[in-house]
Amino acid sequence: MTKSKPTVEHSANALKAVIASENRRVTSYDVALVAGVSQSAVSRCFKPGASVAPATHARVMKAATLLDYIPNAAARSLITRRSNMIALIITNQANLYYPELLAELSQQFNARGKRVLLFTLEREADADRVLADVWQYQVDGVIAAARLSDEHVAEFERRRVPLVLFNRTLRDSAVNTVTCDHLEAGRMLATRLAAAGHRRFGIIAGHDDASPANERRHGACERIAELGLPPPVVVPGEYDYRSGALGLKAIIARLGSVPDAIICGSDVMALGCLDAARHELGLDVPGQLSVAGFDAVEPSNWTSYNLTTLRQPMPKMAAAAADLLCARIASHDTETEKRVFNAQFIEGATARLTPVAVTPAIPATGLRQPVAIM
Amino acid sequence: MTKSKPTVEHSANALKAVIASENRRVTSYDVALVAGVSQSAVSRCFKPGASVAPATHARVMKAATLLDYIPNAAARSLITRRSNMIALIITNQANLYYPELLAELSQQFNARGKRVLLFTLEREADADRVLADVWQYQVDGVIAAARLSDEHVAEFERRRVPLVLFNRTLRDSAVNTVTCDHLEAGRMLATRLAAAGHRRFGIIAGHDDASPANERRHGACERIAELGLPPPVVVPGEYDYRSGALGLKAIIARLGSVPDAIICGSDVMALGCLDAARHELGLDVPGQLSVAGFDAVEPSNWTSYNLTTLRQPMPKMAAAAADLLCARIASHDTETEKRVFNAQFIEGATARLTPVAVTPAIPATGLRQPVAIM
DNA sequence: TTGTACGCGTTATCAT
DNA sequence: ATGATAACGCGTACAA
Repeated sequence: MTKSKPTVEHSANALKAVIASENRRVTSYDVALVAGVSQSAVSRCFKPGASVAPATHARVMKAATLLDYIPNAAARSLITRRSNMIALIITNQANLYYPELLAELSQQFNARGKRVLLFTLEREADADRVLADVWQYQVDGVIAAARLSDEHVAEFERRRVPLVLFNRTLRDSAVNTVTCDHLEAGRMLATRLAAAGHRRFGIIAGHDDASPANERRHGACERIAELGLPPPVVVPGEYDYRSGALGLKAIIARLGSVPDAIICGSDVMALGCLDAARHELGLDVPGQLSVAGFDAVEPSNWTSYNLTTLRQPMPKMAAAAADLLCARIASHDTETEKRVFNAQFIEGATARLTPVAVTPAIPATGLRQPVAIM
Repeated sequence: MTKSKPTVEHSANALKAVIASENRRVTSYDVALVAGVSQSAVSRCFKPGASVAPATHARVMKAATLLDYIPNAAARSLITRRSNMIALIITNQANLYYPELLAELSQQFNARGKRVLLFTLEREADADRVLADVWQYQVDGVIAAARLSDEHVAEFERRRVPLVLFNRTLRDSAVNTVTCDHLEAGRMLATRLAAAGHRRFGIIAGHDDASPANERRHGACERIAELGLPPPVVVPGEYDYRSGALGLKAIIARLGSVPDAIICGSDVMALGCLDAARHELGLDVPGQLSVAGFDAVEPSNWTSYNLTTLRQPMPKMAAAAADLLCARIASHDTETEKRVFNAQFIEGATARLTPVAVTPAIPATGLRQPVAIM
């Protein structure tokens, strides 16, 4: 007998056919029809913590499953004024050199029930273009790992969209930021290198004034000046591998000789500098020249390099950024907060970190282990 | 006199104050009020190609600017059934090792007027969890650079959401894919190495059967067998740097000696293998051992490595994926298409690619330039 | 606990 | 070219 009594399954299938023929979506109203309840009851079943009888809940869920019903986030956000989306604005630079940043942020937000709408900037100047899109999509908040102007920040305030800057600061603006203390990191590196007896420094910096690479440079220069050492030779870089080799040669040309140490604004430049020093110029690193970077990107830890560098606590910073943004979204207040993390020194083996022994008995090179002087 | 005649600016500011006090958003209705037109007129002004008188358009736009009005994408998508968002599902693996993929795809979609909703998978098994979110957000289509099951693909069909798999294939399923011919790439590499006289091969593969790394392995094994060479020693890898060193040692242990060449399923493993061979085992590469990888990641091109590898045409593949998905979205049809690209061989310097000369006059090592043998 | 009725902000249709 | 009106699919007072 195929003519059995009409079950929920039958009516659901019949309705599905109708819906398909009408070329429309399955709605909560359809589910209500199949479950024999009102549309609002269906709505409540999908709202965590709503009061609904267990039996009703079961019937509704069964109908929803049969119909492949999923609530429509667009309709929901229209009424709740919450899209549960955040925008992540990131430069291609940042994405290429810190791929784990994106992964961490994405994980952190997903864990907090927020989806990530991604905007990548080919150049920092593209911010205008993407911001217009950001407003359209009614995101609950924005993480910007890109340079924004004061005007941009002002627009966030006008539109009351919470903003957290990641590894970017803006002077004279009250804005949420999560950063690593790049200035201090630069100082720390200069201190360590100076303590080991380096006197003539070269620095390969960035070209963008507000970038971490340039804050590190400022820190290093500041400290070098404090210590009464000769001012370092500073050349700009583009953050890429090639800039390391070009920077090294430019520094040597300007100085007329090989400096004691080269501080690079990023690891990738440091690795380029290192390879050029060793394989193009035949220099012994760290015997004749110390090279240090920043970021502790993955290749810096590889056997061929083992770079002296400083690591940013990316996972913690990503978590902090997510926390901060979600807190601002939840509280609706306009308070701002700055969370600053410290970089961790990675010794590596491309910078000499102990003073060269002055007794002629010990050769200047081949200094494999720390020499106890005393 | 501060009591001047009421201008558009005045009424706009007054309305803005009201809106702020009511804590609601600026709507097209507000703009209509200020501009002295109907709400529909405002809507038309924001729709490209709609018929609206120039004067009206100007008045509306002025009012919109004064009020900081931006159309609400959620409300629009509700009625148009187009969210103009696509979901990008990507494993952390893929993101970490091919950061340019994300950047390329993001650029490509933004250029086509689509926003990218990002979902990263810690493990491939997390697909279930994120798909539920994907349906909620009514994305127009999905790019998946992750492993999906047949059931997952079936759900895309049921929900009529266009899907494009990126560098993943699914047997027995009609699904849009954009891939690189990894099998052929594996074969090509084996051919080149065999032509140079390599006989004993080791392969560091992947652990996931459907991954590019394993397709490459299949291709290489297939070709090695065709050439009548001894079957290669195959060990699994985790795609990371460490797997390269571990794989190398495992292969040597299994073989009882150093093979002629090691083919790695990915560059990062190849670089790990290379460093271990040179710095841990003191082997001459490519003198005693050839090492080759796949992908041409950035570090593989650095001076310290100069890895023999194969490059996927990522920008073209990303553009193809975007094209394919947008075409499926626009046409509404359920046709499927597979677009396959070819990898490009990068000679590098970690694999010997010419036969070793047999005449004793020419030393086996120090073979700097191709030797003309005739 | 459940149902009714309304509104979120837009686009689409239709008449003018 | 323009305006009135009806959806789109949902959450939420409020009443029952």
